[in-house]
Amino acid sequence: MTLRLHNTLTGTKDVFEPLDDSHVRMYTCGPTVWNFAHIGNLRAFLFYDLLRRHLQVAGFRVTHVMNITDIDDRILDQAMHAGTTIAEYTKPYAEAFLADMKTLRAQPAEQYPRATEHIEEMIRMISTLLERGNAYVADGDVYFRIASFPRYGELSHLDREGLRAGVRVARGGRGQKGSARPAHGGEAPPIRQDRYDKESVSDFALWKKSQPVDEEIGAAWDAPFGKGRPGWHIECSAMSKRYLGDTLDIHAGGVDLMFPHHENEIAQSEAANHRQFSRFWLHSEHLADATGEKMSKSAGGFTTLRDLLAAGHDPIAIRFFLIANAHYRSRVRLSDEALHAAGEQVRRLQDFARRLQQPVAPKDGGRLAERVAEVRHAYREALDDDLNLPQGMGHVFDLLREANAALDSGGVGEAAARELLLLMADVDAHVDVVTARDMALAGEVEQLIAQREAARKARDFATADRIRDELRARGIALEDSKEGVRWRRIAKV
RNA sequence: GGCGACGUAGCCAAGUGGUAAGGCAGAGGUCUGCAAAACCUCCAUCCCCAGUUCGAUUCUGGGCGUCGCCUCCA
Repeated sequence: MTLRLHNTLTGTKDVFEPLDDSHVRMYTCGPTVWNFAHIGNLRAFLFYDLLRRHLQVAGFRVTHVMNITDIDDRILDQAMHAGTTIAEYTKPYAEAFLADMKTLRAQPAEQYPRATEHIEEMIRMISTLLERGNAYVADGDVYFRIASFPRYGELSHLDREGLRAGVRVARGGRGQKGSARPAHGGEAPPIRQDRYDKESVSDFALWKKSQPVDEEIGAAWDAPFGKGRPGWHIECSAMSKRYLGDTLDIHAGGVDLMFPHHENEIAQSEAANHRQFSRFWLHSEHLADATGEKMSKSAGGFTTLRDLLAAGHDPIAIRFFLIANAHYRSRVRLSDEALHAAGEQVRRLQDFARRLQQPVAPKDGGRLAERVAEVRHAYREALDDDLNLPQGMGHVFDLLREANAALDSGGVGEAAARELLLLMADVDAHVDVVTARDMALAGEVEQLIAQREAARKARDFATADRIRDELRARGIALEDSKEGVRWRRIAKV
């Protein structure tokens, strides 16, 4: 089977092979911890999770590095405002990010390097760029000289002439976005402007000269070119080199990072290392809010994982929605209805897996085992085709219906059951929601079920229904079936 | 203004040059003490117009609409 991934660099789905036979080096852009991650951020992070999981399924060993940006203009402004250091200010948000990832069952990356812990590496790279003439100092700041890197713009296919025109042109007819109010953390901080004493307006900062306050909040470092702090882009170039070497197999991020962030990373890294920076570039699409517009941390209201959990959504359903509802390269809109649908799909998967635990029929009826093998193959092919999990799940649910029907009529024997369990394991290797639930049976629940069964046998349905209602009020639903009583957790009414 | 993406049933969504997966919601039914679950049945001609083709939702052109990027952004 051949894995194909959509490579922004070429604009096509390319066959993926790592540089080393079986080892994939992957760098993904992580959060800037100036606030809680919102669901749109988390969509991108779960896309990375899906990617790394499928690379593993495809037989590769994966070294995955995801940065945590703990220095940035917004962080500086917020820390200053709060009268604390950037380290103190970012700590809870960095912790919240890791906690959110755990809640959403993302496999941890091998490394989560923080920008402030890799200043030395950044200084070294900036020094190299200065030596080579790819960077210059202007009034204590250091800028990358885009004119020294002719390939600039190749990733995002932006016209250099257009860029040189410089200023962002007002978009016709669209409303002002900046007026919306953030749902968390008060007003979005004002953005510091780069000073424009650079050779070209599109040159970007590698290093920014300290201002007096920067030292007070722990955001100033000594460097050969003057005391200051790193620009935004250099951290990824420096940290990916430190942990993964000069050439990455995969670099991923949200589409909004394509330009300028990734373009700038390429310029820095390739100018400094004289090697291709990343062989594959993968970009995930945005999550839109209820109005259909991109959810954005600084532009307007946004929804955090905490908000959704507080509203009663199951983290497992949220995970499933974010990775399986739509393909990673298509826009998706957050809605209660879609979240509920995802929850129902998860429930179906879990219920089905549960049924498989029960004793099977003496022998298979029909050609179910064959069908399951077909579906396993189709599922794998969908994932190999640029991680098309939504399509893969379509095949799976199709089969679920057939298999449930076979189960109803006692037509699932050992061979089919074994194959079905393999399929569920295939699926769970990506979605990781099937066996995710808390399987621990409270003894008390079991006892109540036994009492109810006794009452039912005695045809005392009033008592039986009372017990069932009590459990339901506690968030446990009972289902009577031929194989006995099943129970599952549901949302409390 | 430049570059780009998208527009598939009430909602979400996959997809193909040969008459459209899957999920949610809804309707009817089987099963059941009742209920739930499961299963069965029903529910779209793919934004509009023109063209290419034996045949287009899928290709080309135009239009309308929505959205993204153009140095805060996953």
